Amino acid sequence: MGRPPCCDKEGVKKGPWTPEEDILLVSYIQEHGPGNWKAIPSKTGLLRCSKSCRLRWTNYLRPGIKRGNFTNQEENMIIHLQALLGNRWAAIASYLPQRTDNDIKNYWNTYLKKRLSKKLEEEKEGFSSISSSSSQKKVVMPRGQWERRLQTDINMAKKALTHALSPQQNNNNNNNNNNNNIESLSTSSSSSNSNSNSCSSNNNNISSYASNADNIARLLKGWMNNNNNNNNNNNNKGIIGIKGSEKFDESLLYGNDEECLESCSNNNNSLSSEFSQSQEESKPEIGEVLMPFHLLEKWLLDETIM
DNA sequence: AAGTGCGACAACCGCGATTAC
DNA sequence: TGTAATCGCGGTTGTCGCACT
Repeated sequence: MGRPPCCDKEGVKKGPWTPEEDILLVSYIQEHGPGNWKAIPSKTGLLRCSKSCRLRWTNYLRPGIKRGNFTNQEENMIIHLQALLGNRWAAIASYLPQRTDNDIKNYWNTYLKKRLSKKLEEEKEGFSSISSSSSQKKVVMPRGQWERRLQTDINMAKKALTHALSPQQNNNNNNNNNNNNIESLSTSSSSSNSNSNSCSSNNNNISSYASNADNIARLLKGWMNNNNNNNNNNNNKGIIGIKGSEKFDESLLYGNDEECLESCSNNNNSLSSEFSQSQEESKPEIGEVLMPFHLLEKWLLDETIM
């Protein structure tokens, strides 16, 4: 028995969304909140399938999305996380709450991946030229060894973070952080918790909102303010634009080691769960020497990209 | 000015996971 | 408990705009 299509092929509009369609969708979500996507086409009169509506909302219309150029910091985070998590864009996006998984995926596929490949090529060329010249100071490994080291280092990175985020290091702050999650990530809140502080710098960049989403954002502005008061009751539904229950804390990646570990242990287990899956592939062994996070960061940044 | 190539990004498709009944 | 409906994710495609020839 084949899987039925998510929507009728006939009578369903495809292609770019018009501003009118956007307004219809946003108006409905303003009133009813996101969710129940199946009902949206019939309720709104949109000739779109439910999937298309959901995608349009999550990738483009929902408030809190930052558009435009990626900052160096964001870029580095993506590189870090991609190295550690692979192409799990939704998981990566959960640590860049103003970016959508689609956005990150596109950026990776169209820019970062090529840049990394180029860098790799340069390193290989550098090796071949350097190896022919004994006067160079830099010690370069043979090709196979370099690749093996790369794989080893990635595994070490996984293990180090798995260790850092292991359940025994978690304390009882999870609930508090969960409650603060949505608030700290909202565009207008001025919460005093550490998570909101870590996000505040990003919030300054929301002005880069682009194109007709500006208009939609204005429509939503008042609604957002109303909803901010209700967020605690909405748990993790992501109404103001943070999907799922996953959490963001830049100190995970940019703080010093102690801050990082502290932060990791205070977080909910979103990252832990990510790495627990990786852990299955390469479980750390007892007594193994673990690499400090700043060394991983240095390696990833110094030797992969720049 | 027209044609071509390429980058950026919105949107679609198919599959697996989850939820509802 | 089984099945269908729905949702979410990742890979891929299509389209647009810009730069270059």
